[in-house]
Amino acid sequence: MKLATWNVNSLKVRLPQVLQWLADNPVDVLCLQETKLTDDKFPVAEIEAAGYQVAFTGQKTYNGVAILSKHPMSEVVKNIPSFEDQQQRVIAATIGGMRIVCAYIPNGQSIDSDKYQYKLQWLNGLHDWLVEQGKAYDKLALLGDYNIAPEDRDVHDPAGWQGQVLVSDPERAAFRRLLDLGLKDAFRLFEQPDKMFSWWDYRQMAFRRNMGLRIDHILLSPALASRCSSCVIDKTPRKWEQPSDHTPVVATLD
DNA sequence: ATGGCCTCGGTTCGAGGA
Repeated sequence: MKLATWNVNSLKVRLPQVLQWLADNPVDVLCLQETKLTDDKFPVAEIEAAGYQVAFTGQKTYNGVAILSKHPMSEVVKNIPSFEDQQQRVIAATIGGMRIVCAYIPNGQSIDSDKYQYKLQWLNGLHDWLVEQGKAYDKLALLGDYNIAPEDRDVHDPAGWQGQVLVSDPERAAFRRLLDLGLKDAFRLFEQPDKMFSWWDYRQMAFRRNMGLRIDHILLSPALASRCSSCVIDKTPRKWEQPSDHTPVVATLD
């Protein structure tokens, strides 16, 4: 069983790459963020033709999330039920007994921004909801773009980024609160090479210089973490023409 | 040099992303 997450930065632009990546990597579940499509524009037929069922919730221009699955999905929930939010950032589904939560956590823009306060409130709402989800579902996976680099080793230049949005202490504390629920960062269950990132700025030839951050994560409840045999970042699509600035993360469960 | 690039909406520039 393979679970993956990928912020595609516009599914309209990236649909051919998503289909190509799935052809090369036929994962069981793929969570997408930043689809940037209203639901009437979602490419259901193309995804179903590739052998995937799909659940999605989107809006114009910004945000938007989807779960693609080779297996039947049930109990689909859009947004965090207990957190009022106009932005389409969460979709959840039950697949093969696993509760899959796909999240596009707010960016925050800068620490003096209203968007930063929204990000922290949003993370609090997510936490409180996951407490309940964890009670209801033993096998819980939270996949997505967290917009948080959990530790300095997840940052290409920790000194240069210190205190900024994506690495600030309150954001990292919010991430640790998710771990305190018992969730495990799948990537860190294993020995990994240094300087492994999931996002690189489009500017400054950042990808070529590996000036990136690890901000896309797969968190697993203990019942799933114990079955996890690998977690890898697949840099391949970041090398393609007209790439997303993020690249997929894939966890394998035995 | 406090930008650089990409996407979108909607018009040729501004907002947002990270």
